[in-house]
Amino acid sequence: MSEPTSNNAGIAASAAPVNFIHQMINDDVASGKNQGRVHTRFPPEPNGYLHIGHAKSICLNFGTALKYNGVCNLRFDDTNPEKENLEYVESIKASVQWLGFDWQDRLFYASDYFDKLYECALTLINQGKAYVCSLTPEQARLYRGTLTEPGKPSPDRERSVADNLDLFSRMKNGEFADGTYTLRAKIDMASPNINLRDPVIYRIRHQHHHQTGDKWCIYPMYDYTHCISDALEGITHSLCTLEFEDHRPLYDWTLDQLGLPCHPQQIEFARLNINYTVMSKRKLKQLVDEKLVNGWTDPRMPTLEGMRRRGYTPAAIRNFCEMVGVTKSNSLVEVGQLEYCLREDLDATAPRAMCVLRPLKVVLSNYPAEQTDVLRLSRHPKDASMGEREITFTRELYIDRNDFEEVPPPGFKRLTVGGEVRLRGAYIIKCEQVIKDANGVITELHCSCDMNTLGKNAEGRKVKGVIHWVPAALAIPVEVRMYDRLFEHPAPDAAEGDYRDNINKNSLVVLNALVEPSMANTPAEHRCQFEREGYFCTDRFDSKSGALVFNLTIGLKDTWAKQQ
RNA sequence: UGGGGUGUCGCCAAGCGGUAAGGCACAAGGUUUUGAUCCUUGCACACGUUGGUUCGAAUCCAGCCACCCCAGCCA
Repeated sequence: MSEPTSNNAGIAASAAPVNFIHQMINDDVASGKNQGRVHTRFPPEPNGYLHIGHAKSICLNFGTALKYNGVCNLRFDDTNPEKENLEYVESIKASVQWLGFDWQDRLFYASDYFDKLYECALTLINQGKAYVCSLTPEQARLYRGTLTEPGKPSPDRERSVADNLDLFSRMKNGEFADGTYTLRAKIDMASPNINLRDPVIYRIRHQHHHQTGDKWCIYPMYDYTHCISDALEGITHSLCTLEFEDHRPLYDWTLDQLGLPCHPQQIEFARLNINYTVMSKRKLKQLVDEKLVNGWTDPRMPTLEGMRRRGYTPAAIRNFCEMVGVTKSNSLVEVGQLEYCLREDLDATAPRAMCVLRPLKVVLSNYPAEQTDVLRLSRHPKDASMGEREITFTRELYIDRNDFEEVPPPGFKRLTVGGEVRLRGAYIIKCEQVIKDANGVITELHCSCDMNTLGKNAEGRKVKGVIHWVPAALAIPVEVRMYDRLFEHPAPDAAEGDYRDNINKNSLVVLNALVEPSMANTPAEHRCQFEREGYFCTDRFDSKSGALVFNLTIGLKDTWAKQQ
């Protein structure tokens, strides 16, 4: 099921209580600031795939624009060519789109502004607010001071404007090797805020850039670039995460020196953290590089591409982001909340089918071999518009091994020797005989079928258990990939030892299952519920007709398992 | 021992001086041909802590404590 490319307008405006950012924007709109205009941006660096944490930022930025009738840009913060590439650019675009947001014609790159950024640097130099520094990284660190001691001025701090201009242009022209010079903003080496101790704003990097090729060998730094990019795009509210709070004075300083006509307001919010997973790009990349998962799109990854492949819906992710809210307090959200949102959406939208994960043969001794019943079962218990599917009932069937116990635990409602159970949508059967092989392994069950119970409960008799089944000769063999959480520890980052030591060895178990015949032509990326088991999605890349592959998206709530 | 932040139920999170919203989780019932869904009910005399201001404080003030971020030529 490929997602309808819904545009922003298709996403309902938030019903959640206004968060602190929206309160600030409400005030701005009320006071006529920016003429009431609201313009945001989502600014990823293309150095990896987007993850669920980015979804929070995407929903916030695009959602805010939506709420205030404004617009939101997609801008790649591509100032460090060393870590970036086109694969990441493409993946990010696809993920934002998949989530349901539309940047229309507003796709930008910070690298679009390299010329303008260079001019601004010249302006700073001419104002005596920037200088070319020859300190090595090690020396610069020493000169910077510490958290409790002020820094010392670089020997180059008072270099003349003319010399600075000359040196900077030669940096640009490629006369110097990487690391020999930097351009620094001249602010305050004694500032208690270390970001203001003459931060580097340009460095030399003889590096090919995925957008600008080999045009540049000097690249601007984030702090210098971001505020100017925001201003050039007419951004009104620049939303970023908490770790940039200390950078805000630099953001403002830069724009103040330059006197640009637009001065966006930076507002910081807390990152999203979810338990039982890791969220840092460094670690996700490590999982990929060390082949601990099967690439960025592995269904166990918290990347949006991984979640998509797993079967998550964009709506579930959006609802989740709205549900957890936006604040400034660091939090660790339980995965259960994400899973709730997933089930909530899938329960309403996923058509039902039957799939036997661990097949156990059942022969109905009294059901005539030549007889069949063509049954019509609804695709959804509450949504008749989804229609019905056909399934043929036969003498030989398969049920799940977990639905039979020779020695049932108390409260067991499934099939037992001499016990009765309802076959979903069909008859009530009773187990008469258990067949085992030489090793004592159960190979087959012989049951009797109450022929008077199709579609009704005979003589007011009700059986407590209902189990699913597939017809033996007609069922379709499929591969089912059962996924579980990637980490066993609720906080892999905080756990003792390396986070990789907490990887769940059973996070992927492959099963050879049998699905009902109506699923024969299931297309890739189709979501459904296998009744009594969970929600599944045909693998976007590996599922082919004739060789279907289903990924477990999330199991149904299982209160029985919890009781055990 | 510098600077910037944050602390309300197990987890998120409203609250913005007038006497603690909501969701998730959990528990107990009910419905059910999915042990699912759905429905009902319960679940903070208490807001990190200690003082203060006030008729009244989670909300204002002060001190203290805890946790997070910052010393990349990363973002």
